[in-house]
Amino acid sequence: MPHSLAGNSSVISTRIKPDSNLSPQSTMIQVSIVEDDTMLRETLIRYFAGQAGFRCLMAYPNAEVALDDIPKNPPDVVLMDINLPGMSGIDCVSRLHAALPSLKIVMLTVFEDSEQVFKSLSAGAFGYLVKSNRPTKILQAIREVYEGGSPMSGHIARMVVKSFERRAASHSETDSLTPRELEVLHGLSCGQPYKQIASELGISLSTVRTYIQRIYEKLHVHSQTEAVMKYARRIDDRL
Amino acid sequence: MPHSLAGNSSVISTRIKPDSNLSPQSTMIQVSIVEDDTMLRETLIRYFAGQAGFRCLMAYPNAEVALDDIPKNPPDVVLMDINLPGMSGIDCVSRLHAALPSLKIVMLTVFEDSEQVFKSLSAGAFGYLVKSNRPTKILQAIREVYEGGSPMSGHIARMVVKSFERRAASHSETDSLTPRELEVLHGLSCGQPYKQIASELGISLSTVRTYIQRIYEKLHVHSQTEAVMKYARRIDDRL
DNA sequence: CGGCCTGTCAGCACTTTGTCCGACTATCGC
DNA sequence: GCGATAGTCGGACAAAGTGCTGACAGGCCG
Repeated sequence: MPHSLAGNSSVISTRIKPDSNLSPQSTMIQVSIVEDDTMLRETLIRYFAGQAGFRCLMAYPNAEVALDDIPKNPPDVVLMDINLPGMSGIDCVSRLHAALPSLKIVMLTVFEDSEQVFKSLSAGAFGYLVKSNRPTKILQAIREVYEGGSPMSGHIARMVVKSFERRAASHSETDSLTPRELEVLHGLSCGQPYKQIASELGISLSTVRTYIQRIYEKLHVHSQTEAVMKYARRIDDRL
Repeated sequence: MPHSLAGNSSVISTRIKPDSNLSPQSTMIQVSIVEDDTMLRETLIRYFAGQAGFRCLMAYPNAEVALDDIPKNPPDVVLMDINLPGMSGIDCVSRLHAALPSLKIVMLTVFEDSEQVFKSLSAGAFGYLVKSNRPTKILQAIREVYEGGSPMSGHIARMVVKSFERRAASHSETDSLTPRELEVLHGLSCGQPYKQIASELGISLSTVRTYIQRIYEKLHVHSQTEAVMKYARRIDDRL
């Protein structure tokens, strides 16, 4: 057996190989697991033990201990379950990401629910796998995220890509604006008052007002907020 | 040689195998290529010819002919170059997607420029590969998009995922708002004036103003537009 | 050449917002 | 019960934005 339970009372995480010194690990990808299902957790641990190039650093049964210990023992990649007792995997990602922004976290879950997917990615996860993926897929995904990619299961990637699509819709309206009008609208979207927009564009307040009036006509709106909301859908593109 | 140039004067596209009847193609993935580099185009055609399970349906040297012919001969998957003479690959995707929303288009380009990536996905592309990928990767990607996925080269996927991250930032601010304040903010984001929000929530104008004042404090902003822009980042999450 | 579009500017009347006061009620936790 | 928080309301004044109308120069196109 390649692992043993640590007798530590506060951290009830599994310590795999009692920290053999950092000799041949530079070439290995260190992986930590956060998974409440003991069965699956043990299976993963065993699985990694048999894989060259990978090393299972730690395995945690819940978000709380992971949150406490991962900053002390940062792995290269974290495999994170979403449905955990107590704090959810998503909140855990959120906090881990705040503490270690470059930590590569891959979600590993049974659900393909879009809500979860987007929340996970927003929280700072770099990848998202469904558990139905074959073990070899998981290894491949870990290598991929380690090398700067973002592994996602097929449908997940499609959902993510689809979420970009909608923004094309408001094209028809905003692209009838002239460059100058767009500049003004951009200023508005940054919360700048007319005066500031005028000075930044080197034109008079009156001119700004004229543009805004025309923008409202073209966009069929009657207030800054409405115009800016339409515009917001477009500017997201490059963020 | 598995292909021959069609002598057609208007459509200068390459027709591969003069339309042998649709006998064994149900199991095959039909691929069309839009690529101006003759060398690469021919290489791809030859490559597909040698692959079981794939069939190169058509190959077009520019966006215009592709736009004209693809609706008549829709393949399962389109491989689209971005840098084309005349109309760009992105515009081509945009129009193709409008005409055939379910058409699976994969961008194939040398650039990893984020602008291009997001524009492509917004236009309706389902995948995005860089040309440095090995040919076998391309085949795999075609199969992936055909099966409902969204193949992306490593760094591309990471960029896409990263684009979701920012939204986490405004969380901390908007979630300090009370339910009632959120309702008011939502009204604002729809472009409703104070008066209307008041009547819809069944409260007085004064109350609406009080809420808005508090919202501004909590969000550290000083105008509707700024508040609504912060809010916009949040509501996007679930779209 | 004569429109049409874009970019520029201005004034007036009116509405909407933003900011600063203060106040009352209800609920919840210590 | 006291303090904090959320929800409710009102007044007053200043600042900003909106609607409407008119004007002029330059460029592009039929």
